[in-house]
Amino acid sequence: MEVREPKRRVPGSVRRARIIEAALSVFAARGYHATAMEEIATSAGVTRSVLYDHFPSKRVLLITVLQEQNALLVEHVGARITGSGSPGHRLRATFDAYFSFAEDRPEARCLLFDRTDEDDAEIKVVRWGIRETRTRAVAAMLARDLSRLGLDPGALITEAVVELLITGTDGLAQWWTRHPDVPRADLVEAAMRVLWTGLSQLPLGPAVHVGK
Amino acid sequence: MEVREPKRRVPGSVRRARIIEAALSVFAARGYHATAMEEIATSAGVTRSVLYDHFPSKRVLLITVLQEQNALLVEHVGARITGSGSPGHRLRATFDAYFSFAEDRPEARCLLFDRTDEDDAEIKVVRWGIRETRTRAVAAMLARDLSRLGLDPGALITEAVVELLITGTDGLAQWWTRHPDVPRADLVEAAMRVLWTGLSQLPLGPAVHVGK
DNA sequence: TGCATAACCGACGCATGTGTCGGTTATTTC
DNA sequence: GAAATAACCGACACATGCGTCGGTTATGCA
Repeated sequence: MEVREPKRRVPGSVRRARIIEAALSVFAARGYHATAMEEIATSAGVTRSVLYDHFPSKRVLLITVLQEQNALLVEHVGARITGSGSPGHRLRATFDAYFSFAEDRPEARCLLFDRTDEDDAEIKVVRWGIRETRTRAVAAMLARDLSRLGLDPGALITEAVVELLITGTDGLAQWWTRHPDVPRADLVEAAMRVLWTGLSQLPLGPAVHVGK
Repeated sequence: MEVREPKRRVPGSVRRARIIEAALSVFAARGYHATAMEEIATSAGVTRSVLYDHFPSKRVLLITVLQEQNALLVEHVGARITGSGSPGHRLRATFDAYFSFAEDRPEARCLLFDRTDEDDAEIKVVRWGIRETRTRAVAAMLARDLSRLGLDPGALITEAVVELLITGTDGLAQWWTRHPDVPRADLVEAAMRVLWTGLSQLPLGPAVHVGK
C-alpha cells in the first residue's frame, strides 16, 4: 500500500503568499510571456486552478508581485540611508543599501529593473509608474548635491543624470550576479570611484591636462 | 472592377533584407515571445510561409537580426572614435558615437541592450557573447585611462566599472527615447559631467583643480 | 516561345497555454 | 457530529502560434 500523505490544507493567506513567492521566482527567471501558470502552480505546490482562486489573471498576478516587491525595495533602501552626513557619505550609503537589496533578493531586483514585457499596455503602465517614482525619489534625495553641481532639480537634464545613476548602479548589480564572490564593499567602492570621483581623477600621478 | 496590382515578385536577397528589417521593428517593439511571425510577415508585405523560405525558425531569425545589428553598431561606433586625442576627448567622442547610433537606429539599440529573452538557452548564448565582446572592446579602448586610475585592465573590478559605464550610458539613451527633443550634445554633456567629472565636483568654481 | 527556377501562398497538424466550471474533501464552527 | 465554508482539483473550451507541405505563378533564360 502507498503511504498517502494526509493532504494538508493551508489557509488562504498562506497559500497566497506562497504563490506570490513562486511567481516572483518564475517570472524573474523566464520573463512574463515565457512563464506558464502551470510552472508557478507547481512551484507553489498546488494546481493551476488554485492560482485563479487568488488572482483573476496572469497579468494581475505579475502586477501584484511587482508592486509588492517594489514596496519591499523602497522600505529596504529607505531604512538604511540617513538624511544626515556629507553628500559623499549619503551616496555611499545609498549604493550600499541597493547592493544589499540585490544581494538579499536577486529575483526581485531582476524583475523590477530588467526592462521587459513592455508590450502589454496595462503592465507597461505599472512598470512606468514604479520607474517614475523611483527616479523622483532618488532625485529628491540628491537634490541638494545636484543643485550644487549646477543641475537644477526641475531641469530635464537633471532627470537624465539621475537615470544614468540608477541604470549604471543596477548595471553593476547585474554584473555582480555573474561574479557573486566579489564582496559588496568592492562594488560600493567601484560605484563611488566612477560616479562620485569621476574618471578624470588621477590616482597618484601629477595633474591632468584638460583643454587645448 | 478592382485594379489588381500585377503582383510583383522580388529577388530573394531583397526580400530577405526586408524581412530582417521588419523583424527588427517588431521584435524591438514587442519582445521575442510576444511577437508572432504573422506580424513580421505582414510588416514585410508577405505571408508567414515566406519567412520560413528564408529562415528555419523564429529563433534563428532573431539571432540573425541580433548579430547583424550588432555588427552595424560596432561599425558605427568604430568609425567615429579616434585613437588619438586626450582621454577626455576620446570618451566624449565615444558617447557621441553611441548616442548617434541610438538616434539613427532606436530599434536596434533597444533590441541589443534591453535585457530580455534570456529564457531561451540558444538566444542567451548569443546575447551573452555580444555583451561580452562589447564589454571587452570598451575595456580595451579605455585600458590606458583606466590603468592610470589605478584600475588594472585584468582586474575583475575593472570589468565591473566598464559595465557600469555601458549600462549607465545606455540608461541615458533609454531616457532619451522618452524625451526626444533634448539635443544630443546635451546628453553627451550630461554623461561627461557624471562619468568623467564625477558628482563630487563643484559647479561654477573656475578651473577644476586636480593635484597640486 | 517554352522551360526551369524560385518566389510566393493557403491550409493543415500539433503543441502550448489561459481562464472557467462543477465537483470533491479537508477544516472550522456551532 | 453535522452543517457550512473554503481550499483544492480535473477536465473542458477556446485561442494563439509555430513549423510543414504541396501547389501556384511570376520571372529569367535559352
